[in-house]
Amino acid sequence: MLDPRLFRSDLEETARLLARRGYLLEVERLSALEAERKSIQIKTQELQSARNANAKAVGMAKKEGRDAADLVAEGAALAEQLKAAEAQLSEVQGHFEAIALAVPNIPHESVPEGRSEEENVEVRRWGSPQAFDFTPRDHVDLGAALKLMDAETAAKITGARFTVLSGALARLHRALIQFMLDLHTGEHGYKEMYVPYLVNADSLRGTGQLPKFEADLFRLAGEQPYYLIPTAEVPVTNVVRDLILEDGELPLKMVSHTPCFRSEAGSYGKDTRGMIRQHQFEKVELVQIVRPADSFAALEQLTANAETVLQRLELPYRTVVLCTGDMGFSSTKTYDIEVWLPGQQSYREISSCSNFGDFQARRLQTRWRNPATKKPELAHTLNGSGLAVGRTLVAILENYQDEAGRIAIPDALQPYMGGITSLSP
RNA sequence: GGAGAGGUGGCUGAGUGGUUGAAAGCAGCGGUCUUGAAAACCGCCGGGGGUUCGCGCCUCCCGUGGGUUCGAAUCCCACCCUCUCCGCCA
Repeated sequence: MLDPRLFRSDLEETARLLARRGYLLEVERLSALEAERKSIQIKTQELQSARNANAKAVGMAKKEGRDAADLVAEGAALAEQLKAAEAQLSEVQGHFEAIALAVPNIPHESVPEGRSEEENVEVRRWGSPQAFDFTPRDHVDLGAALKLMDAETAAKITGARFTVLSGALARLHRALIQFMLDLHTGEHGYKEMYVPYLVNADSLRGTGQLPKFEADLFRLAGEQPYYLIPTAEVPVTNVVRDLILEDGELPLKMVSHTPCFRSEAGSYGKDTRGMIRQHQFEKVELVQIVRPADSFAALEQLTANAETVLQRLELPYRTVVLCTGDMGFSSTKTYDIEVWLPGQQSYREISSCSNFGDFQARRLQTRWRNPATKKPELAHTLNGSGLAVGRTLVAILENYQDEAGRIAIPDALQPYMGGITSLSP
């Protein structure tokens, strides 16, 4: 959520900044609501003040044994007016809030303007796609040849967009998780977190998935209105909801491995083949809570932390900065890391690293005590995948294949593979 | 699932209808004293919102949401959470 003050004192400028990302702010509606809000709020507070004074007067009169009937009658009249004013106020505030909650974050000035994915800007490239002297196969063919990846069985057990992995491939998948966690905790200074995979609506509202993106989530049908997490961002970032952190606690860097569940509504026909887009996948997530002045430097660091995973695995990738039109709802700036997939002859997203500024923190009420002012101020939050495990597995299969369909195990993963150095059909 | 207890400021903990946003203690901050420190003493010390150039003034917040009342931390209802005991269980 943006600072509501922006809608009051800086409405035109805010609308202009949001227009960069193609969002049309309801300027007239907001300024009309604001005018209404102001007069109703002042009136309401005056009535509250009168009520309080009257109640005190009644109390004193009774204590002194005087007749308070007139005062009580006056109070009753005030109470009636107040009730009406409060109802009006909460209606206006409700409208205001409903609009405010649906407004996306303002892109940072360094974000290139653009309408779609095509206008994202590549900022760097690491490694170079290997030249195969045969036609490289995609992970579906490779997995099937190995007999270690099975979508049909998953479809029988559950339905479309699930996978069963078995044997050494399942182990490789687990090895990736261990490797990533060890790297981020051991070398990058993140604290490992184990968190709930079911969350309440407040948490989803805090990180911005609700109210706007309910359709992307799986909701439990039981008594408790719980949701399956779409990313560890939700539980991990909500660790600091409603907290005022001391300066010394920042930056707070957390890493967590969780499964992620996404309904993928609206993606029909997209990536239906293979493990690229599933309803359930594993992810290692990096989250940082930082001082406001540090957040853009932290974004560079966090992105580099995610890239290190690919470098250690020796997987070629490129990093792009998302243009204003392709950024997520809550983000001020996002880097996507895209890994090379020989089977598709293209770079595919494997991590998305974002700085949310104070946008999530405002919803979460996550603050830090600024030592300079001694006052609580909103912290800044960031997160990024480090990395999406399923897609990393796909990248290894496709990049480490040979003509016989054998998959070499990257050196960095061998300590986790119990002596297995390759997977063979 | 059954039975009970409880949710008050950073923490401990008073407060059961009336000038209570809330005693007291601890912690924290500033000061006096001291060569320095400790102790002692004095003062300050929650958060959100509105308004104002600012000092300030007003308002809301005692788990959450409703209700009763001139007036609610205090009474009533619903919900949430925590703890204890029993049962079941990875």
